[in-house]
Amino acid sequence: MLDVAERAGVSKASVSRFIGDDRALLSDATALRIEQAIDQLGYRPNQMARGLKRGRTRLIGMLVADIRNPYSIAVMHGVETACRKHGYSLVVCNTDRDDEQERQHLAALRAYNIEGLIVNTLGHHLDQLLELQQEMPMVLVDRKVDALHSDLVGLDNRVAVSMALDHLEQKGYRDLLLISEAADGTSSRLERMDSFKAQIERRKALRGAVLEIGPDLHARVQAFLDADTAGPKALFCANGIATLACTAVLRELGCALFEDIGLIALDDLDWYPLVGSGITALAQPTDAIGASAFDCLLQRLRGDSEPARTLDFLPQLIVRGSTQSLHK
Amino acid sequence: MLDVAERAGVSKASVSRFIGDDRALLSDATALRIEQAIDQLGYRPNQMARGLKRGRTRLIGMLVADIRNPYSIAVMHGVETACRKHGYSLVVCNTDRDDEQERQHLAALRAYNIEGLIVNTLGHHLDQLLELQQEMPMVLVDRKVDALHSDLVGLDNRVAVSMALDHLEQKGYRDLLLISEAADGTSSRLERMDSFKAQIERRKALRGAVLEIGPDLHARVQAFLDADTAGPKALFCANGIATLACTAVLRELGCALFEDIGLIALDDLDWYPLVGSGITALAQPTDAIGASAFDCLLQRLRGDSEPARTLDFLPQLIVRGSTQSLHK
DNA sequence: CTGTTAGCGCATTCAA
DNA sequence: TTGAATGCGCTAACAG
Repeated sequence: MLDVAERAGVSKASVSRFIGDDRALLSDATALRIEQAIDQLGYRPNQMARGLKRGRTRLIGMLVADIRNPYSIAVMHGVETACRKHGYSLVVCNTDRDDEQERQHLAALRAYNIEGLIVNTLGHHLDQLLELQQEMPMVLVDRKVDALHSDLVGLDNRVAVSMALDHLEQKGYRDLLLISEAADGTSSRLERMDSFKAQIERRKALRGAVLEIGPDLHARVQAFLDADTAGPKALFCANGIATLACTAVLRELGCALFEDIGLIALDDLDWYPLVGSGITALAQPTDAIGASAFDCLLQRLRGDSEPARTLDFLPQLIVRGSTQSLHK
Repeated sequence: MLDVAERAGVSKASVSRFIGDDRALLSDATALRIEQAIDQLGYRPNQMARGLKRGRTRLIGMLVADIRNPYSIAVMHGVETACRKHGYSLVVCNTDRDDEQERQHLAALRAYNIEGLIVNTLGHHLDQLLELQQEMPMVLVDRKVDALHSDLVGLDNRVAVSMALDHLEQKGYRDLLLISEAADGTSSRLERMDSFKAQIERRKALRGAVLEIGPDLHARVQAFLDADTAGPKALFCANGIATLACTAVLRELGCALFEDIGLIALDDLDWYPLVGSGITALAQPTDAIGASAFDCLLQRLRGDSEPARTLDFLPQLIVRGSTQSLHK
């Protein structure tokens, strides 16, 4: 910086003003000289030092529960795009579903003076999160954390379940099994399970049960298939992991995919068209969700202090073969 | 920090020593008092300030060409795990295969004073990369950049191709088609294509051609299937994207997966067992590759200045139905 | 073993 | 409109 100042024949302060948004305070002549000096020297301001001084690091943190879940990646991609567009950089921390790692990462993010935090984990370590919430805006993605009164952006799970049931019912399926990952407190999983149960209650044409993935998945699905019931059967997989596990089990059980049984999945993965006759899916608008999460943060950073908002997005139904077998 | 020092009745310097690795220089008594003060005040050292002073930010950067490629994610996971183990944090930058974004990200990474860089892109913007290479250690993953004389960690593509051809030949396939993404300069793609051509030359039992993915993929694959040849046909997909595209095309063409044609894939994705009779794959040890990339960086950071190394890992063959149809 | 001093690179008063 | 001085939170000499 000193080099630039000397070469431009000005003081460090002027260079600083040029770098920042105070360019209005500079005469055109000096601004030009500074610009040239910067170009010639290839000078880049040190963000660490800027952050240290101003408290603005232009860094956003994102805490992700499982980076190998395609949903997380997709959302992260949306967030990252939005960040770059506004001059922010994103620090992603993957907890691998491990509480201790969540703790470590939270500490690290604070140490690096991030300006805002996007959270997509279970939010154990409430104490740390609450402290962080005092210091910076925070937005929850997909998973609500009750004690955290932050903005929340995710899927309208009630509507999603409703769309799935409408579709299955219309296609002639009558006996349903919702497959979810273990209800470990993840709000979106709970909402999907609860909505499912509630709506099954109200829809007289349908029967339904809920099953969590576990070592007995194979046996339980087999039992479902063997059970004698009045109507055609279908699985409703609550996310990508569940879909992968169920499809594997169905293959092991020797099912013809998908003539013996219907299947609808929440989230749409790129390989769904390739399995059996293709897997019908409810796609989440992950890019929009990610971008929206960043926007929330940005508004808060700009001083918005409205009460916490909840942004619920709607899924899009993509019909493939796995819900068409009864119409052949 | 001053608060901590006062509460412990010592100077900031002692607190600093406690924070750093100089704990040996402190008496047990003061160390204890400092520790207590830190606990009571919930003090966290500011990494920005530490970085500013020491030049050690404990930050590693990673430039990824395509975050939606499962291979990249898997390697990134390995890197991140290794980072955390050694107290480093990882800043991931996704270029989305876009050169302009590569430029921006490179500038940002430098501004944040990262200590080392892991590169998994095409490495256009050589000038920037060369400058960065002067300032910090760098390691290339999967893709070589000729002008960059850095450590390189990736797959032994020659051996991988050889393993694939051995397997296909042994299973009775004779007419092969290698499908790759466009040869845009990505070294691993080129190596796979070149090895394939070279080895096909030498293996008299086999015939083979190379095809790059493009709008005409459908037609070209159809032509391959229709062509009259002496022996059973198989596709060799050079990565996950190619596998996805090819499988989709085969379905459109009405092939029975995989009785009409064999298939072997480089990289192993979680859905491969579910498609048709299952896709035979050569799995890359992505965790090891990621961890190894970080280790290279760490050694360089610790002063190792040996000439650049190349670490070639070996894939693991996972046999599924897509190469078994001839043995039914 | 511990405290004092002097910056790291920059943004912001306050004068000029 | 610009420059000089001060300090962000911390580490590294150097004394003691």
